[in-house]
Amino acid sequence: MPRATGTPSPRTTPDRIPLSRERVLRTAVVLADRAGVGALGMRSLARELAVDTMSLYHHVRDKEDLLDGALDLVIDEIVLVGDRPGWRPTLRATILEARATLKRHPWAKGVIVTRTSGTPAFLRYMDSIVGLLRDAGFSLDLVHHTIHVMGSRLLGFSQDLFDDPDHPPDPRVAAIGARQLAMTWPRVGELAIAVSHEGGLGGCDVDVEFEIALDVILDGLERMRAAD
Amino acid sequence: MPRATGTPSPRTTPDRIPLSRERVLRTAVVLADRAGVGALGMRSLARELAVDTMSLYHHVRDKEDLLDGALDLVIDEIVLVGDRPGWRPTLRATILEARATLKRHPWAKGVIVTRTSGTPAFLRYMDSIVGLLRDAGFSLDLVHHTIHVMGSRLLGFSQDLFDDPDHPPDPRVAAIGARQLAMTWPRVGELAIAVSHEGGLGGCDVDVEFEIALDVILDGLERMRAAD
DNA sequence: ACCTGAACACCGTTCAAGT
DNA sequence: ACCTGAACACCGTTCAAGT
Repeated sequence: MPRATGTPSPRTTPDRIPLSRERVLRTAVVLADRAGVGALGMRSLARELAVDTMSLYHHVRDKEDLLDGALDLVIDEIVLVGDRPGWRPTLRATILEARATLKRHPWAKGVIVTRTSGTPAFLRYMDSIVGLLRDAGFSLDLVHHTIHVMGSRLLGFSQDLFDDPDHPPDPRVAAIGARQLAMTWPRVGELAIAVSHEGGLGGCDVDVEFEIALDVILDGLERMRAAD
Repeated sequence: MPRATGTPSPRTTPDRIPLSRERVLRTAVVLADRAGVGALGMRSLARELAVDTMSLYHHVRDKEDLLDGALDLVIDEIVLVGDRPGWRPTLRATILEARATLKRHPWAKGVIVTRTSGTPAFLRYMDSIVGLLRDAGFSLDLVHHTIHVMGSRLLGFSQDLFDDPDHPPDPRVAAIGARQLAMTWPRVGELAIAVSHEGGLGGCDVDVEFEIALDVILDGLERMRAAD
């Protein structure tokens, strides 16, 4: 016995929030946050929402659209800073804001690198950055170079080679691995031993390294701007 | 009627090269080069080799091992340059060598960003780079920073945001898209129009941009070295 | 002892039968 | 007209039956 819309059934069934694209995407983010992007399947997402798998396709074109939409929600979380004096502190703070946001959603980096076109929130983000630089006197040409020099660092992450950002290795296994490495590859091994805390470098703090690299690049931008 | 090993059948069946890990991995590279990493499945690879799917598991632990091995062959193709005067020209030429190699195997970038541990050829490559910098007087600390500043650029590619490196867009559609973009996002749109050739910037040559960014970063390294 | 085909447990998505 | 369950066409991999 179906009822008119807007009149929820008073029976034992709990009030069902109607499915919507917004609810589908928000739940996708929550699911990926909790269990990783590998757990974000159409079937598992539907189970999470307690709906039929096929009902999802009413709000989402396909899996790609689902990932685009979930990622867009994450990028939309980045709060734009606007109260800093000068382009350099503003850009630096914005990028660290983006980094903090992506840290809350560790799966997002991996999704970003598979996307081929910008989502609305990403375009909004880029528009504010381009505007910031243009207002500071950067030429179009220089803004273009800036985007290529920065690359993924604009969104707060660097594409490091062969590391698992979600699961930092146990320092003790890292130290053992570094010593084994040194047997075959003495020079990279020496470095690994140093970085794994035994050599006095005090381990590798990726956040510190990110900021160091960011400042090196910001230095470069300032010089490019002066020479432009 | 099986024959002794080494005595190929003289019948209609063509001489079968016996399956080996090497042959499996080399064929995987060829298949991915031709049809993309999406076409590199256990079943399709077996078909390419004209063997049973399950026979592959005799030479490869699983799919991850297959990807690791195929990628290792690619990285092993990078020829190390050793005849340049000074660390900066040597590093620059090595990185551009790596870029040329990855360009011959467009799928490799996408595989690299999913790997979590270094393959043998990658360690050999890194060992030569660490050695180059150490021999030039870089401290361990500075080499460590260098690796983080460089990131994926060490292997000749930058992680740009939202672009499809394999399929550069048609300039004409790009120009139309840029103009549509400018309606909603004026500042990023202005840049897109300029980059899509209409504004006089002459399009976007990713190879040129890569070298510009590389030189900016190499400048930064030289300054870090001077200050160290 | 070794190889291999069928089968398992998943995917994303189509499609037509059902209400 | 709308929803949805079964089914399709794929995966990577296990496992036991076969030679």
